[in-house]
Amino acid sequence: MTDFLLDELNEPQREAVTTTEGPLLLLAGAGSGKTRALTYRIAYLIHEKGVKPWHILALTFTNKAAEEMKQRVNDLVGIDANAVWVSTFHSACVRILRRHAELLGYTTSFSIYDSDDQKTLMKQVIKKLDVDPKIYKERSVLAMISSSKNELISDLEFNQIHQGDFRLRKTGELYSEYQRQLKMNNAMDFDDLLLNTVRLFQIAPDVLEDYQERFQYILVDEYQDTNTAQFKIVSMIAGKYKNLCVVGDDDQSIYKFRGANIRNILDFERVFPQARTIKLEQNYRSTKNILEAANQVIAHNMGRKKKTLWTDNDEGVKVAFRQYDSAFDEADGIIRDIIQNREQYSYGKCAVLYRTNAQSRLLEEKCVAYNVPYQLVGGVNFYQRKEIKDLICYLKTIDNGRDDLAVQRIINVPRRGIGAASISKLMDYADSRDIHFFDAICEYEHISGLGRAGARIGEFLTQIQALRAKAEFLTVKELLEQVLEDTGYRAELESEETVEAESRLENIKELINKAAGMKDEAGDPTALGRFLEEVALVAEVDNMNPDEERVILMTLHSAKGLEFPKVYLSGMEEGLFPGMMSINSGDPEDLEEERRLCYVGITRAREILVMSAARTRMVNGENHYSRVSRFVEEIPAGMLQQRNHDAEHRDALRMSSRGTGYSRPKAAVLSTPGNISYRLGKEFTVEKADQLDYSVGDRVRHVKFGEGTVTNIEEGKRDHEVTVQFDRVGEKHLFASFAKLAKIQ
DNA sequence: CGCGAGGATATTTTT
DNA sequence: TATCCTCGCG
Repeated sequence: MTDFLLDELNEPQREAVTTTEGPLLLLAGAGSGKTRALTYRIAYLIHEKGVKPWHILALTFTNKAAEEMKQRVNDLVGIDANAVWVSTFHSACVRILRRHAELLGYTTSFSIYDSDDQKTLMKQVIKKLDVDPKIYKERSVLAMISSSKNELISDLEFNQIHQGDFRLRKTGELYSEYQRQLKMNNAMDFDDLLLNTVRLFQIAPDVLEDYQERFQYILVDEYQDTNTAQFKIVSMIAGKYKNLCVVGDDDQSIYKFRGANIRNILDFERVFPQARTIKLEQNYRSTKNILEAANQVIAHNMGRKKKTLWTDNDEGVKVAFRQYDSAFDEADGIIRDIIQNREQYSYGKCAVLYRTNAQSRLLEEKCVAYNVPYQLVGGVNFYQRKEIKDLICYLKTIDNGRDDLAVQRIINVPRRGIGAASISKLMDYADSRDIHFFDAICEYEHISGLGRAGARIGEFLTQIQALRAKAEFLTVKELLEQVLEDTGYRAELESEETVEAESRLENIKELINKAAGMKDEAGDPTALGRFLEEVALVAEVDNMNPDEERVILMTLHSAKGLEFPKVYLSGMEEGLFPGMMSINSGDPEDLEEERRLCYVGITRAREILVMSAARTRMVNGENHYSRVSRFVEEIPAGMLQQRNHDAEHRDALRMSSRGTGYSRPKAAVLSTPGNISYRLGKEFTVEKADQLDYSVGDRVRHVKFGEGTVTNIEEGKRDHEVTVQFDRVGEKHLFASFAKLAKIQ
């Protein structure tokens, strides 16, 4: 078994797998098979070294990475693998903290505040301390607190360090008050999870020792993204056995803005003098052309670990660069290019990457216009969506009333006539007595000046109590549905009848599905807590299904760790990428980080890489002219296949936007119903189709609504009216030419 | 209390 | 250009 495993590895990978004892730094370039090395290492530890699975801890950054690793370890090792702790830093910390929360003055059921909660709380703190919100914006104060926590600087230390500076002293006060409030709410923010774990280990050496014994072998993925706190946690646990293997690529460190400390990787050998370093330099992913372009760009950074990526793969085709007149043309060009080449590179093989989320809009519009199935990754987090948070806060409130923010959030959602004035009366009352907001609600009859709202508060209280009673014999899913009914939340959305409300209901359905996935007995008292826990730490639902044939649109940041046969890097413009901020900051490090981001982008591509830029682009409302990104110019011109998309294309577009409409390139005529003729721009004309290529009973797909079954087709004057029962959104009436339904199978 | 008008404000992102 | 937030009015 083991020999068989090792045969699948190249020399340095094998070394990385078999060097099990002592600290090991694995410098793994993009596409060099680092996840493979990590998972094989775990398998090797268990099978060859006889290490018990529960003595192994593997830490990753994202849930997705953790999931993937778990999966791959499972495939490799078998059932034993479940005993291996494979988790994100944050969830590992939660697990540890729950067990020992009392030592830090928290109860075991402490709640976790996400960035929205943090903002809300900070707003309250700023108000309470009566500082000028113009000068102390919650966003920047929180950023400062966060980076302090990441550097393991507590509010006390912060105050000590910044005695001299008035403004920072004030910030320190905000920090302290913020922490006080968190503690009162029995809550930790994301950074606290790390910070408190370190504190726990410091104040309870016996606890630390338990974990040192427990985790004799530690692996850390994406090590270049760890911050100081994370490094501390790892080195504390590894302090005894020192069997610590970290895998990273300094060239792919792109999270400095969020506390990642690149020194963690550059200084690893200093902190662990006995450390061995192994480099994985063979790239299995990209063509020679793509890899060479990446190498050229990243070579412009100073202070890297020496490392040269090479590959045995084919030359491939040259990296393309295209400059368009406007961002509009760029998006159009990219999507049309995808359509034209879809024979060779189907939709699912293409990804369009960009620097800022704002850039996705144009691309999205083009996809819709050309009926190209697409998947937008990122944007607003599922669990950060309003409707989801509302429901979660209901569940939190039902679970226990100890989370003030949660209660405050939902007390007037849906509208119950409890306004800001009443809420702040309740808050004052709670404050003055040092009790929880929810307790204040319970005593609403004793609070003067509530007026009409008093009765409403009473109704709210009754409702929550009724739900609590029901919770005792319901599953989480049933409880959720009960909440939707009893509070009128669903009714309110349904009565809205807007597209937006529609998609909210859809999101809610997804949450219910998630709850249904919990295997809980009706009334299981721990189930609700477990559900909330899961939800607090799981960010994006992993909805990027690689089997589906959709063009992926996402930011460069979220592309890390992924690969695609064909990649478009859009918006290669000075001021956008690299961004204005990094150009003007004066810190050359910032520009280097942007360059690393570019490197990450380039190395996502397996076979085809197309970079593009626009001469003009709308930025913050005004037209902006920009030069081609320096990153493009850092690739020698001879290595690029350049094309200017001015004259010919522009003329073609101009002509087509007059007259009868723009006829799409031949290749772009898809299985769309009818002969749709477009004009560019938002409006387009449609012609009624003679015949539809689907009929009643057929399964069809819609870009926005997903899959469904045709239940009726009616002959209209100008168009066919199609009724479709969609799986996710229910029944819809659509005009055939607009809906652009595609038959499945 | 709710709504609409007008002003300020614009990275990147995970947990 | 959009979106978010605040403020003032009904």
